[in-house]
Amino acid sequence: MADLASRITKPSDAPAEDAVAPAPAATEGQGNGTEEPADDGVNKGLVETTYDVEVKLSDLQADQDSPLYSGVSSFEELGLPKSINDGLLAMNFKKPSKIQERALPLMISDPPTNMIAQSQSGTGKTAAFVLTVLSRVDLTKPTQPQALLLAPSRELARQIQGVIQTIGQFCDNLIVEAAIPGSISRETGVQASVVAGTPGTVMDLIRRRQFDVSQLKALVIDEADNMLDQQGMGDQCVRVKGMLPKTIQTLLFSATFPDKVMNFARKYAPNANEIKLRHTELTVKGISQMYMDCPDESKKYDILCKLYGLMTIGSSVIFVKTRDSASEIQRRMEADGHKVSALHGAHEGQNRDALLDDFRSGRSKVLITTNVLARGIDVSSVSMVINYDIPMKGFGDKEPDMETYLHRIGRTGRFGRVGVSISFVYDHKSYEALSKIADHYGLDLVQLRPDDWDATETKVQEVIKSSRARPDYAPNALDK
DNA sequence: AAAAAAC
Repeated sequence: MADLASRITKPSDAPAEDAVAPAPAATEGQGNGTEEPADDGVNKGLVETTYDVEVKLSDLQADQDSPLYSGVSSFEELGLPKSINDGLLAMNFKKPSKIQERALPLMISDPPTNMIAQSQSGTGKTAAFVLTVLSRVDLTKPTQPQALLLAPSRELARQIQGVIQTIGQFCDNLIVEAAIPGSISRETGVQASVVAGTPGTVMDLIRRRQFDVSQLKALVIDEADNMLDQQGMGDQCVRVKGMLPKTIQTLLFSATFPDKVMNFARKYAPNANEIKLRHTELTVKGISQMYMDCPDESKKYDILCKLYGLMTIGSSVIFVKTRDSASEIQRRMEADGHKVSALHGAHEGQNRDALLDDFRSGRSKVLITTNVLARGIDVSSVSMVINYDIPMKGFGDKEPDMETYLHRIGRTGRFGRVGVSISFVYDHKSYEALSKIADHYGLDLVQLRPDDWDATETKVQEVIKSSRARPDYAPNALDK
């Protein structure tokens, strides 16, 4: 077994309590019950992250003396309509997150300016673009489409639709529709001012003239690096944009923007303001990242079952490579007496909706899935993410998929909560892939050993049992 | 050799 990269800590190199993630930075002194994070390398309670924000202004808004540049410290300063502020209060959003402080003034100001924004998972990107969209909509034309939001999966499009409806719940006559397969009436077409959808369906609706795009003022691409990069969807996003008004305000959001995609993003959203975080700040500090050293592939399943008790303390997402293995693991686990569900693209849309709704509400607590849920899905109760298969990119499984790793583990640790990720490694290839990921992000991963179950339980429980929401950010209003 | 996304 060759070069296990130095970033992965071997038991001989370090004590069992080795660092999980960089020690969290000091809090801003809210004094409202926020626990001081423990200093033993394991995240407990809440984690306050210090952000290193880089802002590059568009030529159109290049006045650095402008208050737009320095950001706001409260939602009130944005001067949004009362109905929107009431929606924020109802969601328990009391104070803007970092990305919201800096991006919102730039996005809602006139003339509308494009934006490319990169911010960690669970830091409030969705609310940032939702507020912008709501600020642009003329509610006196409730069925005239004015804003379009695109996402890479059915689930994410529905989730965004839900957030818009929740924040906009006091906006009279606000109609939001999801443009996903089966959701728009063939008779009437789109009858909403705000549309959240997936690229294929949106394009289809426009071609059938069931979606009047002539009055669209804002286009949001969520998970933009994924949307613009991939052959299929990148193509579709370009074609959709080609059918929209030329002056549309384009907002691109993601937790990751690899360089080559960033170059394309700048063409897609020209003259954009750019906000991004430094490379080393990319991983979410509240997530204790671990790896399970499995003796061989066949043992992975048994180890997974052993983890079931820990998985159900909160909620857990298990990521596997293929639809078939997701279903197969579900079948076996159920036969072994565990309650789990499996969600992937082979299932009917309605079935997928029901499965995710059950998971959100806590009716189901363990969800086995593919990369379909790697990005964007926000379920606040998720305290554990398992990479049953390490994410790889390309056909030959040659390279680890850095971005997907980050997005997957970002399903936990949302809004300042803590969470655990456990990546399964079992052979040279999987070791090496995870090592590269650890190197790339500068991670210190904690090793878990199947033959020392007590230590595993202790390490995982310590984190999960202390997970709870920050008081000043929104707990997810979509979760029941 | 995969996932996703349209009819």
